[in-house]
Amino acid sequence: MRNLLLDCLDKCKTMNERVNASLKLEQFLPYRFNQLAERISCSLSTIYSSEFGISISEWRILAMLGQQPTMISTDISQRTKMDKAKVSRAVQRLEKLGYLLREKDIQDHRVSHLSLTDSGVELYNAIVPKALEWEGNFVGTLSAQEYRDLHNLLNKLDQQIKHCYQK
Amino acid sequence: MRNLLLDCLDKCKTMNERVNASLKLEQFLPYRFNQLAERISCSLSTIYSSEFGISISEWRILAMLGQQPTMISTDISQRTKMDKAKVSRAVQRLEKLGYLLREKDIQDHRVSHLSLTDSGVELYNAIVPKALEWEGNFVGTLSAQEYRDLHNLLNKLDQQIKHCYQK
DNA sequence: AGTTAATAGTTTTAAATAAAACTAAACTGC
DNA sequence: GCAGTTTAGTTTTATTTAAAACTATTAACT
Repeated sequence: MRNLLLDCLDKCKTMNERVNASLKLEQFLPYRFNQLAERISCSLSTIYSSEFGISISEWRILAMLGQQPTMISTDISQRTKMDKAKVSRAVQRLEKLGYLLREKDIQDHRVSHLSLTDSGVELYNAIVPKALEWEGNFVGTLSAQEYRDLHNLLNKLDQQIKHCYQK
Repeated sequence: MRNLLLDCLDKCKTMNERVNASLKLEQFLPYRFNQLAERISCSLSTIYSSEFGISISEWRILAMLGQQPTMISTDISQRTKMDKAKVSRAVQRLEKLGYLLREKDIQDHRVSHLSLTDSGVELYNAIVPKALEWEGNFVGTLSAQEYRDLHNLLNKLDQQIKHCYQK
């Protein structure tokens, strides 16, 4: 045990001599955002999946069609930033489960207009309050000011990330 | 065209009658965090991968061993929240690439002590400034106060998510 | 009109991730 | 000291996800 410790301390010494730049992963923003987002997704998705049997992708499409009653796949793909293959599969599943209706456009036979069925709306109405409740609980400890700050910061960072990256 | 529009408006009307709860996906925090984190990861990972040929998992291990010169897989797994299989694979790859050294513990033959090789330290020293530069650019538009607010908010939300979820 | 290019959406293929089973070593408690 | 557990780490299997190829249809150009 003695040897191991000394060995480690020794290594630290030589290490610190060698390392010149320094970065604490736990304070590195990309890491922090990634960790937090992953935990949020994981926590929330248990509601979608275990309680309602749908995935996050499927929920997003549901949420989109809950806001805007008719959309085509391409629009959903752009708005939700999911690639078209993912949207295609999620739409197929929602249709199979009877939550979604697909109607071919009369003029342009490539596109289909998507909308929720009655049972789709029902599902949406069942999930939304749970989702909002989760969110409320999540931000529960923030003051009104902090909550506003948070959204403002996210707006700024969204803006900024666009300069670094577009897809 | 006329028909389609009328049809859509009609659908909206019946829709709004049916939908009672309301949620804007773009303002929903879980969605916002997910989107932002994904874009951050994607933007930054181009540095790791295209410039240095390593993945995000591999970078995390590198970053850990850059801070703390000797660790075992289990500790890395806990600190980075990656599961042990993922750590195992990333460690194997880093070793193969010559960035990492694995030494069996003399007392306990199950564990290996991991550390960076010289070329691992070199790689770390090459990546860190780029990563910090990226982060600096990312938060560039924030004031010092906003930057502090951001970290404080993330601290609070980290705290809060622990109540909703643990893994 | 006819060839080429573009678009919507699906399917196939390949790569990454997560889950579960597994190996080997080390404790635990008679 | 040896059956039963736990722990560290790897490997196998199954699921997801991302990338690329593909089909069908429409638009664009000459």
